[in-house]
Amino acid sequence: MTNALMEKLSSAEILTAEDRQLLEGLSTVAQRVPAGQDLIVEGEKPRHTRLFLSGYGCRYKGLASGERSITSLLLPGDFCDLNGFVLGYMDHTIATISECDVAEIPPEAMTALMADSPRVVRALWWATLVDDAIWREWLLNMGRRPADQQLAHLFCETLARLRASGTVRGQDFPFPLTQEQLADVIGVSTVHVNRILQRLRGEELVALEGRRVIIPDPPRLAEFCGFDGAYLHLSQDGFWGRRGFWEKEPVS
Amino acid sequence: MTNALMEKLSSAEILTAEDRQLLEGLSTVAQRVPAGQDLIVEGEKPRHTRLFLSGYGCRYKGLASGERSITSLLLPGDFCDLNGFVLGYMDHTIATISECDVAEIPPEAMTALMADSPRVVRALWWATLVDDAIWREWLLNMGRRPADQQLAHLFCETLARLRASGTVRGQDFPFPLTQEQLADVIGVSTVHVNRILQRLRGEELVALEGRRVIIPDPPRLAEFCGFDGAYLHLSQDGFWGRRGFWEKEPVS
DNA sequence: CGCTGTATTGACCTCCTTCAAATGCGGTGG
DNA sequence: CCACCGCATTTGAAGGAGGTCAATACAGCG
Repeated sequence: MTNALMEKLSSAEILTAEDRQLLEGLSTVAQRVPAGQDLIVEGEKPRHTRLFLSGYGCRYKGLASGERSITSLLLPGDFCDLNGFVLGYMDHTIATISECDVAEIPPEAMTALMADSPRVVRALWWATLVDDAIWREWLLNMGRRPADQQLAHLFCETLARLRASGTVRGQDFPFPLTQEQLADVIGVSTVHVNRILQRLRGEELVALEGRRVIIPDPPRLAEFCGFDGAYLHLSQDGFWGRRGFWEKEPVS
Repeated sequence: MTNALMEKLSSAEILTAEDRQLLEGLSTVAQRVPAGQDLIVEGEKPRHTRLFLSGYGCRYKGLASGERSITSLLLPGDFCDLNGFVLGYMDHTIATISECDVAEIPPEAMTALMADSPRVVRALWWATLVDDAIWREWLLNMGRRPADQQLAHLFCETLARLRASGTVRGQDFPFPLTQEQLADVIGVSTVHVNRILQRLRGEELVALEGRRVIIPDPPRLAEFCGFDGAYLHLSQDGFWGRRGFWEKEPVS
């Protein structure tokens, strides 16, 4: 059940059988969490590291005015707060969007794991660096792209990530966010998300129906929004995706 | 000359004399870099870790259209890419804004350093987690705050960070960004930055003159933009700044 | 079969952008 | 010390992207 993690990390490092076994151990304490649950909320002290095995989660922060901002999507194979226990308290909330399988890993297990294999350490560092890269890309998105390209970019990125984790193979994938949540991701109003979604569908760039995203022609969508998956660092040389990203099958 | 780093890390961990000495060792290879230089550009392979000792730097990403987005400000005591050498290539550029003193630290030195003291390891993790927290706050900023509050928030944050590193004590501080760069930080047009700056000055909230920011009444500014420094994790309990942030002197 | 949450629509408003020109200012060379 | 240059700041007018409010339609579900 930690397949997603393995797939993802295989972009970073060649892991030995022992490494894989170490990582397998992490998912033993996994539990199923219903949709729409806060896993840990702003202000609490982070206790352990979490690993998403299935489903969609997110990080979010709120404003006094009641407005919210979703700052990450958490997909299968994603850790949250690898070393979060170093901090005294959470500055944001982590929640499930859909039903999820989530493993909770105590700090000791993490340190033990990392003590055992330098390759695993590198792979985990790599994972956090990719998360950082995603944040930077989101910042670029919100700052400098119009809302339609922003949405398109989010869909491209999500597909790329889901593929990298082996969760999805084709050009369409489950996408449980409501339009309101989508609005909280890209920083616009719900109404506007709705209108843009219609336009994107009209132009046959993307369709969001029945909690699924369908991308008829991925290269065209990538072109439309200027998506270049390079920042996801999905292979050792770091340039996979510079060209021909969409042509390739996910790493197997 | 690594004072800023020490100050900053003292929020995270009590460092022994030996720890401090280890960290001191980092700044031996420091060099002075003129303003407006790219230190490492998008696409290159990161070679080493960098530590800013003085001056202002930034990370930025560009769009094909020529638009840019500044995704971080780098201040004295900030590392860039602690473990960046794990990645195959840079997905963004790092540059100086003002003249800077920057230390370049080879990967071996970093690993050696971290092997020598678990407290240093924790402290460095802490620093990267704070950087992440800043990214999240910026995302919230761009997504959900109007441009005037965004600017105000940036000034509050910068003052807080400069204070935490012991670089600044009072309520005004050097701020070498041009209005164009400021626009690239908050994701609006230069013209709009200009008009908002005038308004903020008119209301005596902040003034930006002669490459300095002056905040006549910090609590009022913080109130105006909803700044709560808690996400900067500036003390062990993590709640320093929830109330009375501005009253306290920087940690000494 | 009604309830609740999500999606959709229309009208109006405003924040912010774009373009283009003008002003100011810190150097630098004469 | 002055004239000049390049860069940053400032201003105006007009347009557009996206916001707000409020009503309506729709869908899943007990």
